[in-house]
Amino acid sequence: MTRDAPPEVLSSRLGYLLKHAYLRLSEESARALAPYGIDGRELAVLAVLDAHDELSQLEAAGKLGVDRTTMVGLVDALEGKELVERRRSPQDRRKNIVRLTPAGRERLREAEVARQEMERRFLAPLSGSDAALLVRALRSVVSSPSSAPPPSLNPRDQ
Amino acid sequence: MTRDAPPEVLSSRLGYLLKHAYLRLSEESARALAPYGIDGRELAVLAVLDAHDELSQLEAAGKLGVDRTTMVGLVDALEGKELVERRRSPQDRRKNIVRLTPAGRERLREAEVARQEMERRFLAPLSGSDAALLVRALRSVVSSPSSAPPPSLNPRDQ
DNA sequence: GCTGATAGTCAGCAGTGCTGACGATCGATT
DNA sequence: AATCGATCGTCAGCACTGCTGACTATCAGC
Repeated sequence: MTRDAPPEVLSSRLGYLLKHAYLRLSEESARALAPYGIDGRELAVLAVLDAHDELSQLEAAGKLGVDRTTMVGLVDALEGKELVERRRSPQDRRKNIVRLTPAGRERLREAEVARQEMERRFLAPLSGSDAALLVRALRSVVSSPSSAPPPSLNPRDQ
Repeated sequence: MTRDAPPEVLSSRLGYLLKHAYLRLSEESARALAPYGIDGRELAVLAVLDAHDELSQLEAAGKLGVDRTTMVGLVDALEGKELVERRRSPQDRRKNIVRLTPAGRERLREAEVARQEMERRFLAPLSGSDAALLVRALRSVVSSPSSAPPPSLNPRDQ
């Protein structure tokens, strides 16, 4: 793609900036993680599984913000690489508990180092305090309530 | 989708934050622009065409950061809505000059107001100075040179 | 008049994310 | 215990994007 510098009309539009920042980061991420045989989404799955014990597929999907049908493929791929394993929950046999294998834990550890290094490079054009503020600002807009589906005032919906 | 609050392990990962910030903004954008019959990408096309005279499809695609094959469909859609028109360049008959129609200019004006209002709401959780810094920080990482394709030092490649 | 490069178009493919359906299982009710 | 509605995982199929590769028309240089 012929990638011009962002023209003035677009460089202050949030849509353009967020999209292209995300695309840029995705490329860097793919490059940084390639040696470990996983991509950024898979690494996030490993991280979530490592941080919580006994997560079912659906619970993990909820934390990751992906659809449960998407989670199937994600776990399939990681299981194929023997980084996680499925195990039916004895308490509720509808659930697949997904656990890191020892290899998965090790891979997570290595890849996390690479990811942090990649993010450091990505944020290099910013001062340390600006970088920290960027992260805080993003966290803030991401977790603030959406104006989206006309909010129901019916308490039963919560 | 069951959208949990971002779990701690993910809320400091740039990939997660940029992706979800972008998704959130996309939803808001679609909602805000729906009354005008266009989406965010189409609005960006109109804005770029308005800011530069006599752009060919390829030139506009370059400014937008989209592929030329994608640009075909984008212009098709806008032409179908009679917001832009194609016209062969007399100077170079390979080129399609894309111009705003008067209706396109008017639609752009209206939709821009809606977009700005939407962005204002989106950034509401941030203070004014934090919002401005977020935009500047994003612009900075987006336009900083990528580590990507092993940079050729051969001047002929430029 | 050739030749190589460029602009627009189209068909086809890959990645992603969704919907809708299904079987298995659960919890509650009767 | 038989039944009913809901939940979890799975899969097929669709839509949307964005790309590659091929093709035509056109250009610029020789």
